[in-house]
Amino acid sequence: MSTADTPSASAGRKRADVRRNEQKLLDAAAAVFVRMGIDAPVREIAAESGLGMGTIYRHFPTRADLVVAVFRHQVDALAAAVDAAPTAGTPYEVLRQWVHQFVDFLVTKHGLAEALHSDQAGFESLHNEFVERLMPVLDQLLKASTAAGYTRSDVRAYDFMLAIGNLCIGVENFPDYQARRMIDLLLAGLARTAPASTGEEPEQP
Amino acid sequence: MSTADTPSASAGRKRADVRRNEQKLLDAAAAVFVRMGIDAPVREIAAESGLGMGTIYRHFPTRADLVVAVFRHQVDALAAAVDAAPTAGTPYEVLRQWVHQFVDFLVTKHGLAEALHSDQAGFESLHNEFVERLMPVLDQLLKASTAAGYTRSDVRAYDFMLAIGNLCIGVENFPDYQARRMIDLLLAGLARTAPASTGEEPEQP
Amino acid sequence: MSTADTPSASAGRKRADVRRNEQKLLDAAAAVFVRMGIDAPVREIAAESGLGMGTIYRHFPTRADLVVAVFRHQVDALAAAVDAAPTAGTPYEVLRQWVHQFVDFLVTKHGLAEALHSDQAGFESLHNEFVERLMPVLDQLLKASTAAGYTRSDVRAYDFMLAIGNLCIGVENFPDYQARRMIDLLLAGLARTAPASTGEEPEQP
Amino acid sequence: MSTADTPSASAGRKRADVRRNEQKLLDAAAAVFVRMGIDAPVREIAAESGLGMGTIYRHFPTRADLVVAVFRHQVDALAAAVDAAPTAGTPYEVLRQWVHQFVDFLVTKHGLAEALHSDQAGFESLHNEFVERLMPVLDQLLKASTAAGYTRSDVRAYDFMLAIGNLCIGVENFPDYQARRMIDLLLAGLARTAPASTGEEPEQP
DNA sequence: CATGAATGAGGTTTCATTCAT
DNA sequence: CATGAATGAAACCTCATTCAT
Repeated sequence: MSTADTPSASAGRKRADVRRNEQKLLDAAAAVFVRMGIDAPVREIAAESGLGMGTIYRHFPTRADLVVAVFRHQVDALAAAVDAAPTAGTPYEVLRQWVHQFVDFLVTKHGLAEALHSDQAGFESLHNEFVERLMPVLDQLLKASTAAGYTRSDVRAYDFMLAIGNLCIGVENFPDYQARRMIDLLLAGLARTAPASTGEEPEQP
Repeated sequence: MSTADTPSASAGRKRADVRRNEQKLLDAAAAVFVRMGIDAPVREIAAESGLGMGTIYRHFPTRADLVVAVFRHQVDALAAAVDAAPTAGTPYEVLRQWVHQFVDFLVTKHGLAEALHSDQAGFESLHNEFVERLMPVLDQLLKASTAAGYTRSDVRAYDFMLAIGNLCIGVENFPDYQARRMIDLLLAGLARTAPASTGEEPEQP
Repeated sequence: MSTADTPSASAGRKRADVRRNEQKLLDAAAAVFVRMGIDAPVREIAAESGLGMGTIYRHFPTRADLVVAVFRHQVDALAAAVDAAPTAGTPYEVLRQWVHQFVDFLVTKHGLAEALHSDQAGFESLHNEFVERLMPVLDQLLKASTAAGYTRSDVRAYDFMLAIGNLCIGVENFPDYQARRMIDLLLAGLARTAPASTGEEPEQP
Repeated sequence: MSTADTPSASAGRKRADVRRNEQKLLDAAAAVFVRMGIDAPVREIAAESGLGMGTIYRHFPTRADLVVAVFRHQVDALAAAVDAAPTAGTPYEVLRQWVHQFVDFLVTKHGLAEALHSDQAGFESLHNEFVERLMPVLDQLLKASTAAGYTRSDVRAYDFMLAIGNLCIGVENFPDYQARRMIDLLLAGLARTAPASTGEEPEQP
């Protein structure tokens, strides 16, 4: 109160505070989304963050803004992961590993997979966010694997990405559902039947 | 259909109305669920059906009751379909066909796939309904195909069924998502890689 | 079904049925009023009586009609009780005894005392019923006791009757409340202090 | 009032509004309870107070909370009244006066006496509130009067308090009912019959 | 800028009452 | 006459959102 009141300093200080608040909000929202789903009461997030509700609305005018922000944060990490990963094994193996990282991510942050498909107004942006950030990564992995003859060439990264996300839905609600196995089934379906010999008869029109 | 309609049931006149109303409700609810999801306001369903709200509560005290009823209706049809189908082709082909019927069903009645995974209180019954009615059918198809050497033996009908349901999620909201292809990918993953030559030891019991 | 169908007999039979139904309704209503108060759902009474709701409305178009009927039944019994009682002891003693019978009645049929004071539309008739039937009885007892010099002359039967009723309220809800003692206190206050000697100046204007 | 209103509490401005609103609510609720009983629609109270329904729920989550609050307010005043009163006359006279104040209170805030006996869930607290605050006061008055030889020793403050409350019921609905006289009758019954001569052994400790 | 009290639309549910059977 | 299914008004309560402090 005594030292920080210089007008010149206050601007700088404020900005730092604002940024810290935004981070608090993101963390809190992530936690609450996990607990209560993306429709959690705003007040809950406010309480979790220790901030006021008005502050949430200042930073994220619509709920979609907040959700997108929460997930962008984590999607960024995932997109970056592909580079950080040691290039271990064949391109197909690299693809497998990334897919499982993706699954880890979806499964850990529970409720996220479901959220990707919400038809609630304004959540296209969430979907878009995901697509824009992760599809290129997945596309590149797919292409590399296909080019090396490991995988079919008729699978679009977009479909594949959504499929992975979808297969993760319900993991918490139905503990007996073993999503990993289905992911592996999908990956198996993706692999070339005979390693670069048969010629890959496309069964699909 | 043939035996139950005997006109002799004169005292059943009222009964007939009641039954018709119940049917109206089921139809209306199905329609509204498609439009607005399973969380649609009860009032909406009342309006759609042309009946009063109280009537809904009389027939289906909880929302889950209504949802289950709506879907049971349709699940029954699907369960029956396996018998009606002409036994065309190999067991694997029969499996494929039934799976695609299942997908037709899920995709047509939109919102249904999502509903299967609702964690809302009381929807376990919906999930159970599905599992109890359809899993046996799918299990039988799977076993037949595996026995004939067409498919892997390490895939549980339960996982497979949920996976199929999951892959159908988002079909309407994201028209560019081609669920069918992913279903086919899953089916491809299910098929034995080399027709009874490579061995492909099932690594899971 | 076979014998009773003669048209001549049906009219006579009906009337008997109607009367029996009315009695069923009164009994059922009394029971339900005890259980759930006079605001109990109509359906509850229908269920208790084994009759349909429509039948209730036919016999007692408004709720007040039913309530009045239920209590008239029991009030009649109480009014008659004064004659049936053996004239034991002094007029004051007779008065005491009748008051305690009244209390028995109110306390037994629980909810009744409260009902007497309901301001719900149409319940004046209930109150009136009570006043018209019982006040004359009480008045007569009071006058007899006063004439014999046992009790004060400045107490109106109307007030006294309502007071007794009031003192019985809450007996079930608050089991520690000993209504009888307060009734006795009231009766003590009613008695002439010194047996026809002191004069007991009335403090009231 | 003198110390808490210091203008220095600039941050407390909001606090003042909140407190004022709470007061508005209490006043409005008191008024509505009088008009429509303690089961009055929440919306009615909201309208009366000029505030929103949500505000009521914020301040008083359950209906019982509101009712208790409304009456606590007034009970406090009554409990305090015993000290404020000039010690006029004999202990019995003081008792009489307080009882009549109590009656004034009950009669004025109409509906209150009835409310004390509601068996609705959660209204024990209302009853308790009354008992805890007022019974000690009444007990002290009774004991003083008894010690001075004016009144019987076998009357429990609890019963007496409920009796007074009960006798006030119906004052508005039945304007011909003169509760005051019955209160006086009860007080007369409480007084020792002959001033310390007859003996009248107290049969209860 | 941050706060959180206030708002009130909108969902759910209950029941008195009507009326077709 | 009896029945009880249908109706829908009315009450409850919960949040998303605004805005005075």
